[in-house]
Parts: sequence; structure tokens; C-alpha cells
Amino acid sequence: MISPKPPETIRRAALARRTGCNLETILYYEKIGLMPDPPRTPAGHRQYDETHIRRLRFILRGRELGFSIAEIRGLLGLVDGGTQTCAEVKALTDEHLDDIRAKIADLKRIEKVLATTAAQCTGKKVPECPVLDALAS
Amino acid sequence: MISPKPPETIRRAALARRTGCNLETILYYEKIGLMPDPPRTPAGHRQYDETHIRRLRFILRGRELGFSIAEIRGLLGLVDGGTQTCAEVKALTDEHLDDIRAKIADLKRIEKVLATTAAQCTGKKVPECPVLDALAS
DNA sequence: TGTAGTCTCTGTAGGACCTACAGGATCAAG
DNA sequence: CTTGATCCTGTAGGTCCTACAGAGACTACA
Repeated sequence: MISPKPPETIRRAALARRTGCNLETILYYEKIGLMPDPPRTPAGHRQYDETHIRRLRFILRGRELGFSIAEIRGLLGLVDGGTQTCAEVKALTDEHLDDIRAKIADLKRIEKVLATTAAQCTGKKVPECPVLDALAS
Repeated sequence: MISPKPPETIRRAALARRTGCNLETILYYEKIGLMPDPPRTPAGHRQYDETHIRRLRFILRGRELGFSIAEIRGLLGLVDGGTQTCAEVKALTDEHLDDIRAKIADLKRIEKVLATTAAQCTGKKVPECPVLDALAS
């Protein structure tokens, strides 16, 4: 009898390729506890699956968006631990929401300015650029 | 005769307070060339003005939004240097625009998920959290 | 004018978050 | 069974700050 669904594991290099993550960073995230210790082959090679891919993508995107490791740990904690009370989760979530909405607002301001700048680009010199004003206020 | 407008300078600690920046980080940004060498008092103390405040706020917010020092340098270069051609500025700007729009999209996805999560918080246990799914796809 | 308190300077060391490499074992294809 | 890619552990390095040390300067108030 053939086992109906072999677990479909990938190794570290494949995980790196599929997420765009640096090879070594995967080890680092494991060391600091952001990524779980994965199962190993008898020879000690790490075996990852879909859940690892999703988790790593989340971490990477979070970092790109300016969340600290601690903040990502917090967000992941909302997923991992069923141990928190609902009130705690709500407080944490609301905090993150405020932060995220502020970031969206800022990015939109930059976007608008850059789009305007790009639109003014018609072969002349750089206009008196209002980029700073947009963000510094 | 009184000089009609004294230049209104502030010192480093005041700049730090008004921007939320760490005191030492100001020196660091000066060292790496993100902030200009400001004028000094006869005794060598740095004198900052409004333009420094605006520039520093821009840098800080940029960092919070996940831009690297190099990227911020690029954005500031759009302001500082009148030396680039318009085509170069446009290419740079468009690149940044793509990045920024991707970030906005991601943040909106997280926002939606978190808002949903928060809304489900009614005193029960943590729901099967779809946070990962929202970002990892 | 003294003197306390806050500020400034330069320099260097340390922390957070990766990233690269060394030296050796393992694996998959031909 | 060899070859080249991949894996392991460990450690050293890079970026981006952050903190502190030790000495000097500025401000306010008695």
C-alpha cells in the first residue's frame, strides 16, 4: 500500500527560494524563536512544509513594512497561543491597528507627492520638490 | 537697530525632543551624510533650524515605514540634488511608487484582518486566526 | 560672581537584526 | 561511485542605531 499523501516537505534552500528569504536568515529566525524548530531527516536536515512557507512570508513582509521582531512576535502570538484572553488580544490588535492605519496614511501622502512629482517630469529640471513637506508635517 | 528676524536656531536636545528622535541618532545621521553638517556656535555647538526638523522627521518616518537608509538617501536625493536629469528622477520615483503601493496594499490586508479579529472579540477564546493567510499569499 | 544643572562635544563600545563564510557531512543524478 | 548541490554547526562581519564616558559650555538664579 502506498501512503495516500506523502507529507510534501521541502528543504531549506527551497524554502529560501519560495519566500525570497536569505538562506541564513531562516536559521536566524529559528534561533530567536520566530520560526519553529522543524522536523528533521535522520541525517539532521530540516524539513519544511506549507505552514512554514506561510509563516516565513508573513515575517518577511512584516519586516518590510517596518514592524520590529518584537511586534511580529506579538502578531504571531495572536495566532500561536490560544492562551491569551480575548481582552488581551483585542488590546494588542487595536494597538497594531492604530499603527497600521498611521502607516497607511503616511504612505499615501508619500505616494501622492511622488505621483505628482513623476507627473511633472516632462524633460525639465527637477521642480522645487515638496517631498519633505508631505511627510514632515 | 534690532535685526528683524533672529534665525531661530535650536540645539540638539531640542531637535531630538521635537522630532522624537534619539539624541545620538542625530549625530549618526550626520555622520553618514543623511543630515547636513549644521552651523556651529563659536564653541562648536550645533545649531539647527526648521529645515533640519523637517528633514529629520522625514527620515524617521521613512525608517518606520520600512525604507532602508539607502532608499531614504535616494528619496532625499530627489530633493537635494538638482543635478539629476528628469528621466532619472522619474525612473527613481516610479520605482519608489511601486514599492509604496505594494506596502499600502499589504498594510490594508493586515488592517482588514486585524479589524475583523478585533470585531470577533466578544469575550470568547481566540478564533482560528486567519492573520497568516492574509499576508502569506 | 559663583555654582548647580542641563546641555554640548568627541569617541568608542555595545545591541538588534541579519548575512557571509568555513569546514565538513549528506544527498540525488548520471 | 563520483560530482555538484545541498545540508549541518559555528563564528565572524555588516548595518543601523544606542548608550556611555569624560571633558567642556551654557543658563538661571542667589
